[in-house]
Amino acid sequence: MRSKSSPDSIPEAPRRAADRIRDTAFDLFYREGIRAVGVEEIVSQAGVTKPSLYRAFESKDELIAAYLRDYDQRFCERFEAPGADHPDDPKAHLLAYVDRLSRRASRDGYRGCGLTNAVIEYPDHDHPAHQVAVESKQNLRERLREMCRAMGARDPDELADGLLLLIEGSYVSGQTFGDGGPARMLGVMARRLIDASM
Amino acid sequence: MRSKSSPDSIPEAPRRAADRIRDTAFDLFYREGIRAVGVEEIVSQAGVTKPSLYRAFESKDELIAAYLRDYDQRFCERFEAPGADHPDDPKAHLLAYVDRLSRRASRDGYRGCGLTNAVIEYPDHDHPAHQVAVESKQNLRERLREMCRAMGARDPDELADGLLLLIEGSYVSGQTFGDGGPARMLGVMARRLIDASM
DNA sequence: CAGAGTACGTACCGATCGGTAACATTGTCA
DNA sequence: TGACAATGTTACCGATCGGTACGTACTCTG
Repeated sequence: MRSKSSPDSIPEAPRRAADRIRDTAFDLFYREGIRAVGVEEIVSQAGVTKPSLYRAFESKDELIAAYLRDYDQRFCERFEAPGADHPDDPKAHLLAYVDRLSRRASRDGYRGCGLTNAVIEYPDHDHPAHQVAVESKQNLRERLREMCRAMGARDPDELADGLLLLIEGSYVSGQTFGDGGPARMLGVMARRLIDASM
Repeated sequence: MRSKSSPDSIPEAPRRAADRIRDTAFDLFYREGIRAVGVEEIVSQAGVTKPSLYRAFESKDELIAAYLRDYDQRFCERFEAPGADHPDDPKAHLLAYVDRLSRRASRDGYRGCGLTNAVIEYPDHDHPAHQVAVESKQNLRERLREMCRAMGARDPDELADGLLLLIEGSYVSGQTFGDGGPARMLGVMARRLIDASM
C-alpha cells in the first residue's frame, strides 16, 4: 500500500528533496500567493537547502510552472471524480462537482483556484505562470462545452460560458466572503441556468 | 473648468507630488499587480522621488490602501452611473451596468476588478489591502440585494448572490480569456437568472 | 529684504530577493 | 572497496526591496 522500497513504515518526510520542494511550494504558493513566497521560505520549510532547489528546477519561474501543472492535474482529478458516480449523465456529474465546490467555497479559509489566482498575479501573457494557467482554463471551457453538448442544451457553448462564469465567480467570492458567501448559491444558480437553457 | 490657481492653462503634469504618486500608483497597481510594482518604479514613473512618497503615505501598505479606496470610489461611480438613465428602474439600471461590463471584460487587455485582484494578492485578512477590498465587496453585495428587492425578486438575497457570482466571474474570466471570452455571455445569463427568479 | 515654512531632491540604509560556486557528506549498488 | 549520484554546508553574488537622514530650493509673510 505504501511507496517503494522504504525499509519499514517510516511514515513521512524522508522522500527526495525535489519532491519535498514541490509539495512545500504547492502548499505555500497556494495558501499565501506565489509572489508572496520566496525561495528561502520554501527550502527552509521543506527542510532542504537552496542548491537542492536549483538542482531540481532551473529557476523560480520553472518551479511556479511546475506548481501550476501539478495544480491542473489535481484539479482535473477533482473535476472528473464525480463522473464515476454518474456514468453517462453529464448533468448529474457537473452538478455533483458544482455542489461540492459550493460547499468548499463558502467556508472560511477558502483560497479559490490556484490557476485563477495565478492569472491575476501574473497578468503578463508571456510569463510561464500565466500561460500554464490560461491553457488549463481553456481546457476547462472546452470540457464544459462538451458536457453541455452531451446534456442536450439548446446552445451548449453559451450555457458552458454561463456555468464557467458562475464557477469562476465562486472561486473568487469564496475568498472574499468566506463563510456564508454567495458561493453557497452556486448549486441553485447552476440548476436555474441549465433548466433555462434546455 | 480647470483646477484652481494655475496662472494660465498649463494643461498637465505639474500638480502636487502626492497626487502624481497616487495617479501613477493607481495605473501601475491596476495594470501590473500590486506586489509586482515597487515604490521605486512608482516614483520614477511619476517623476518624483521616494521621500515625496513617504511624506504623503506612511508606508507602501498605506499607499495600497489609498489606491483601493480610490478604486472603490471610481467603481461606485461606474456602477451607479447607468442609474441616471433609468430612474426607478433597478432592473434596467443593473442590466445596463452588466452590459457595459460584458463588453469591457471580453476585450483583450482587460485586467478585471482591482479590488477582486487585491483580495487574491493579499489573502491575509489582517492586511489593509484585504480589508479595504472586502469591505467594498460587502457593500456591493448589499447594493445588489437592495436592487433585487426593488425589482421584486422572489428571493432577493438569493438572486443578488447569483448575479454577484456572474459579475465576479466576468472580472476574472475577462483576464483569462480576453477577446471572445465567457464574459460576453454575462448579459444573457444575468437576464436568464433574473427572469427565473421573479 | 529677512526669516520661516513648505516642498522637494541626493544619497544612503539594512534586509531580502533570486541565484550560484566550491566542497564535504551520505547512501547505494557493484 | 570503490565509484557514483544525491544531498547538505557555507559563503557568497548583484539587484532590488521598503524606508530614511539630511540638505536645498521655493514661496509666503512680516
